[in-house]
Amino acid sequence: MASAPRTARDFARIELTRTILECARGQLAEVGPGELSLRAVARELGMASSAVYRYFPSRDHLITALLIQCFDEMGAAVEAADAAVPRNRCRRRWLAMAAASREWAGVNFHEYALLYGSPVPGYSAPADTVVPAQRVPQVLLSLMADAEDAKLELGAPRLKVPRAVRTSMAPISELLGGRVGDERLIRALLAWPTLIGQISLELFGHLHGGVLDYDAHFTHLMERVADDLGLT
Amino acid sequence: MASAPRTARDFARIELTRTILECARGQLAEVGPGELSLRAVARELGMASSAVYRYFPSRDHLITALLIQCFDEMGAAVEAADAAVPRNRCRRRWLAMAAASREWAGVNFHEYALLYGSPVPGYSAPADTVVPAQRVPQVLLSLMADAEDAKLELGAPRLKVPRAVRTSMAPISELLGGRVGDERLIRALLAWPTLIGQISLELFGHLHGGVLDYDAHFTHLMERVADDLGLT
DNA sequence: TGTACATCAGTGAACGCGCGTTCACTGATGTAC
DNA sequence: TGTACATCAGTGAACGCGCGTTCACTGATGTAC
Repeated sequence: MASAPRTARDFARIELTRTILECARGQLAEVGPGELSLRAVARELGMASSAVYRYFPSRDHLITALLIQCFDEMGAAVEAADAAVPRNRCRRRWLAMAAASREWAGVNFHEYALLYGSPVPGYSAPADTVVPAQRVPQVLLSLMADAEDAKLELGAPRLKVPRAVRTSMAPISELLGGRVGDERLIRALLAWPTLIGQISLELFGHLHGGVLDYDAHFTHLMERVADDLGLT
Repeated sequence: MASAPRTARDFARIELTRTILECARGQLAEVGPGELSLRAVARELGMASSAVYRYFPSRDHLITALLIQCFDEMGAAVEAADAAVPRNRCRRRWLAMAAASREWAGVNFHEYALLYGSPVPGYSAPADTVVPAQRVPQVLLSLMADAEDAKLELGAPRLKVPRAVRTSMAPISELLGGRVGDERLIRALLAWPTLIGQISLELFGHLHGGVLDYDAHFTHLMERVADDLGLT
């Protein structure tokens, strides 16, 4: 955000920047991230395509803004679902955040593809996207920290976490201030791809013909994961 | 496959069809599936772009052929890894097929994106791709059937598989001739998105900065899944 | 409060590119007598 | 075995489209005196 909008110009600039972003976002309702076009946005807004360059210096900057917005939006949706459940009901919180993730992805198909699908051709995400991207997994991690504090029991593992794996996930462990034990942490890092993988398989058509009732199937899988996470 | 190549023309046609496909496949080494271009293939082969239409009636048909080829190639790689382990060593078979999946995906990035990433814009896969697409998951299912035959113990589940979920996965159950119990089957259907999700998260950059040693992390996660699958 | 100058939003034309697909055509390969 | 005709591979030009980005420009908005 720039400094406070004092003049009408500043105000208009902020407003139009938002409008352009909204319009680009609207295009994602119809077209994948790779097909997103500056000219189409300008066309829909009734302005010259060159005018967009006053607001975004290139298509890549527009995509970056979209990425951030979508990560934030999905993050907010998942955080809200999590927050709607009492803090000590960890199992229900997990089920809620999983369902909210899938829900958001289903409603915002291309946006989900932008976030978790194949990378956009010719585009490489800058560092600005890192923090918003962490919001959804952060919900899971916070939940696991609460489960740790509540001393929820994890099933005794057959395997200990080897040293190499522990040091490998040190950045995440530190993010949590070391409050979550390795055993619980590795379980979270297992649940995360299960959730995203299941959503992707479903949305990208890989369950077609194999699974009939997507809702029931997803819900049950997440219950299983809840068990594996030691959530009660 | 058409009937046996009797004339030189037939022979040349089969040969060139293969060459075009190979060349398109070669493009995937540099460019994502969405950017795949008929003209670029023709250019690289030194022929007029219109000539390609003698072999593939449209770009979509080319993509379909690529999809099938890639599914088959990945399927073959995973089957080979599985077959290289003694049949009764189910745990090692799972670890081998998981590693082979990730290996293939890492070496064939864009191909993996074609198979398991976002759908190609404007393209919708025809029924021909269904059977090749089943090869990889089929390896997992066969392995589970063997585990069932060997009466490998599954940890006692907290939850039974509800009726709705059982009937929902009936097509898969029937595919196995009902040889695999619900409890084991749902575990397989949980392992599958975990595997694909983990590969996607890693390749599409979502573990960046969080996990340091991708190899060690992946291997350990798959060991955990092996435990959950009741494989010893 | 009014004027002179600087800043900036938006225009419209243009550059240079690539794409999928069609079509009339030529020349080589195959087939039937 | 040789000839007449049919089939088909491959060409090159064209159609119609869309894209990202640049640039000289106009006119409106803001600022300093």
